Amino acid sequence: MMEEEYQLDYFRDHGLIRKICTSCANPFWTRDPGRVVCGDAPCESYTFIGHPVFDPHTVPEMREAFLSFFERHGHTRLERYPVAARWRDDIYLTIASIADFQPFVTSGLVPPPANPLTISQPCIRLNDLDSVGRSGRHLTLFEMMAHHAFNSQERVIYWKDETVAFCDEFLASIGADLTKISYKEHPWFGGGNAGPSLEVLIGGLEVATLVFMNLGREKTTETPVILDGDPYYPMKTRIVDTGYGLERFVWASQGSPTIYDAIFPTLIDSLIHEIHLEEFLSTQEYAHILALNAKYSGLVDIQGSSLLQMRKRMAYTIGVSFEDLQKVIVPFEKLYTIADHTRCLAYMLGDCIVPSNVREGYLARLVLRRTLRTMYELGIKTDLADLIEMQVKASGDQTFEQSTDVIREIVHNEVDRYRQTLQRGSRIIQKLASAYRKKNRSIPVAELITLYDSHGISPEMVRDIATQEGSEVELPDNFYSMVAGLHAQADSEREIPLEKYRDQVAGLPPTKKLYYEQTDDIEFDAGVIDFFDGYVILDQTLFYPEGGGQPADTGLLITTEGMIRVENTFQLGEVILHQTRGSVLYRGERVKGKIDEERRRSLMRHHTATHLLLRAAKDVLGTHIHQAGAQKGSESSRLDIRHYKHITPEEILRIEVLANQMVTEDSLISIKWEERTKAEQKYGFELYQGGVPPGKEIRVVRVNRDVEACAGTHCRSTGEVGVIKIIRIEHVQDGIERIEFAAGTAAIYYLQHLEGFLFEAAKAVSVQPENLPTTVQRFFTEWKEQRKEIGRLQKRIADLEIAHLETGKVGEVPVAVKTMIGTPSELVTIATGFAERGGVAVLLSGNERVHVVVASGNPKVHAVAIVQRVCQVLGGKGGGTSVLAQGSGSRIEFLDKALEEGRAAILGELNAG
RNA sequence: GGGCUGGUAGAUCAGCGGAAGAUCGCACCGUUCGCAACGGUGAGGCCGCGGGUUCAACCCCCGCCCAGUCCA
Repeated sequence: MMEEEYQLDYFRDHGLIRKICTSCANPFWTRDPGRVVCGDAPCESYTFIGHPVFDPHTVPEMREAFLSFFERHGHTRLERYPVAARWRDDIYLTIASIADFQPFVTSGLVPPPANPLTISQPCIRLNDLDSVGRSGRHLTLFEMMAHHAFNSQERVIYWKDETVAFCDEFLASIGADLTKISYKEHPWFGGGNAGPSLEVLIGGLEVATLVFMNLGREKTTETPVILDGDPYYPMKTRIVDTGYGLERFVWASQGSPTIYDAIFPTLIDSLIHEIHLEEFLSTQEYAHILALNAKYSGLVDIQGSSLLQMRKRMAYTIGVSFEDLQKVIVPFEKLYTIADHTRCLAYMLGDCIVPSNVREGYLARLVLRRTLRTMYELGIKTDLADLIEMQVKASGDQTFEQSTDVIREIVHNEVDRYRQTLQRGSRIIQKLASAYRKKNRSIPVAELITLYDSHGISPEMVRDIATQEGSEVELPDNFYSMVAGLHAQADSEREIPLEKYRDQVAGLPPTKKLYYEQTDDIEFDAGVIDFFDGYVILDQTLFYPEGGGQPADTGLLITTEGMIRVENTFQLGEVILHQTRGSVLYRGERVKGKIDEERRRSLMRHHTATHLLLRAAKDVLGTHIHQAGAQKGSESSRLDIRHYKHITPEEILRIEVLANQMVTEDSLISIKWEERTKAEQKYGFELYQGGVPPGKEIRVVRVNRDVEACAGTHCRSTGEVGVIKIIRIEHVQDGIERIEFAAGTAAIYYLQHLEGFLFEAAKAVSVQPENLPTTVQRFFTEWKEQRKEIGRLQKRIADLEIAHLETGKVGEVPVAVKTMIGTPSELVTIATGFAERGGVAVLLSGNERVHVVVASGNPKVHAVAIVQRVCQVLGGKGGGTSVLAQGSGSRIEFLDKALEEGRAAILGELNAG
């Protein structure tokens, strides 16, 4: 980045001078001629601790000070966006204030909601998770106070000088001494954009970053700037992207040891009490350690692996033993972690994220479980839901959509579930440990990987428990990368079948989409624009292409020659392709199109019904209900929703009734194109249920109380949907429930189908359908009882049979070789009973196949040997154990010969020994 | 979205091709003034569901359902 970028008139006019940091060699601007270092970590330690650089502010006071300052200076104040980035499909969580305006506002496609604007945006970043609580400054959730100006070629709002002027003025307004501020030059790039940037430093702390985004990766005719090997081109929109860390401002205004002490005073106080850490605070020695640790913690960058080294260096720096430092610091770090994580969770859950094992839900669960682990380690018994509720209250519950009751329920669910996982885990480990102890081996790494990957048990936990059990564990340093290796298999790239035609259609005029204007029509006239490989492109069409979970229309194209079947319809760019088979069309030819009416009407009913069901589910289950996917069909459709527990049968009934009530209200469905930003401000991000559509304008579909951005075809009024019948609820994956349903005539067909089963089943047991449940119940119970009775009878028959089963004796050994009537299992019972009295039995039975059972009560006689010889005669096979063997053969005509063979075999065995 | 692990008695789990087992819990009997403990006896299983292979499947193969878990 070029040096001239930072040569601002403002700096010159206000007496700021450019210097080079003697520590890191980076350039910075300051009013203080004596300053030699840039003021950033690690060049300078925290000097504001104990010596605040701003007038004292609480979090709400500071936020208000900032927002109202910029409001006074011509900015429009915006409400914060949710921490779940629902308007984007490339990130799960809002990571910066500028993320609110990506990608459409920043690209210049959509005008910003206000210009210039100011906002205080809560952001969640989980990449520094290990540093949270330890560094004294890292947070999982922080509020980025910002003012943004979007400069277009037509309209320039302001640029660098004004931005720096605002910064100075704002800092002065909260009591900063401007001579203590330094502006460090810091070229910025990330997320495909770049530009010059200034870091604002005071008291050794970076409190804000002023980014002047003017470069992008999108290729233009202008000369690119090369950054980190990549070319960046000047952008049409130049954006002032500032970020003032709210929590850091509050911290610097209070000069407390850590950022956590500044922003969570109440929560930390109560936790300190709970685990009796006051003694550390009241002892002068410990208080001293804490203060020094805080001061120097800014200097060190924490990486998980080098933590130990860092801590040793820190102990050396502040002149205490490593052990003493650990003893004091560790509990506080954990405390801070809990304070931070619970606020992060308050925002995640408050903004309707549902914990699960996928997407942002997974991140919520990750943070929640981390919090629980830390609480267990510290011995904190307080209900996590209480802590989170405190954070919700502290942040102001009106900022959250989710009700506190639901948040509490979700947390309790998660706590329960985690406890169960841990219990299950320790049982598995104990079993494993004792198994390996018996083998006198240590638990191999392969087992650890399985435990972690499949059961969520950390290797540390395995080591702890296994050690208690007296077993050894091999735990390699690169354990987690070994696990990662397991998942490293690259997912095969999915081929998009139409991609090869993209260039071919690029030059064609966009197809006019009649299906949006003439929603009720089924016939249209059109001219053929192009034809290739069976794909027809028309100047206009009623055929709806596959999209938004709605399948494509099928139908006919009628020419002067005849009729052509349209089997599928796709959209490629702005052109719609009709897939046909077995005919040829010519450019310029006129055709008449006719879509399959019944199919289309059914799809429309199902699509509108999807919106109604989503609304109904939201009413019944809570505001967090959000569509996770949908597939419409003409016979039945599916709606996947995010929810934190299984939907109960009662809830299903209520949702169904509610949806059908909205049908009977027969309200008109309104569809109109609205400007994206305006629609977002008007309806909120609940608009985006089926993904985020591209473009400046979005198609807003209002069905009863449901408002969504949707590209599908819909009925004219809810009444046209007809009856909505939920067919089943499926649990697709953790946190996602699938509602399968039918609408209109399809629902009637389904009910008739269902009734068919009922009548058939009732007929089979000869009862009225309403008696079916009790009858089936009775039959099942009776069946079980009779099965037991049969067992008892078999045993009695066996006893009777055994009494006169003997067909002879070989020496002292009673022998029974005979045919009898009975199932193989009966034969087994009888033969075994005979063998228990020291005898040897060979029993045969059967009509089409001969079953052979041999039981031996004599150690000389091996049952398998006998059964094999007998079965061979019968043309079959068999096997078993030395005392009981079974087999069969198909050659009934050799029955007598088989009996003969059995006798001979026994004789042979007994005489041999 | 991609993996992995598991589903056997009320609970926790063995078994893993040749008649369904253990421990705890439960019921009853004994011991006891009574309880606990102990001894004895017993009840309790569509071995998740549906196909297939086999003389024979809880066990092997395929599909499905359910639960858990890791990664993106």
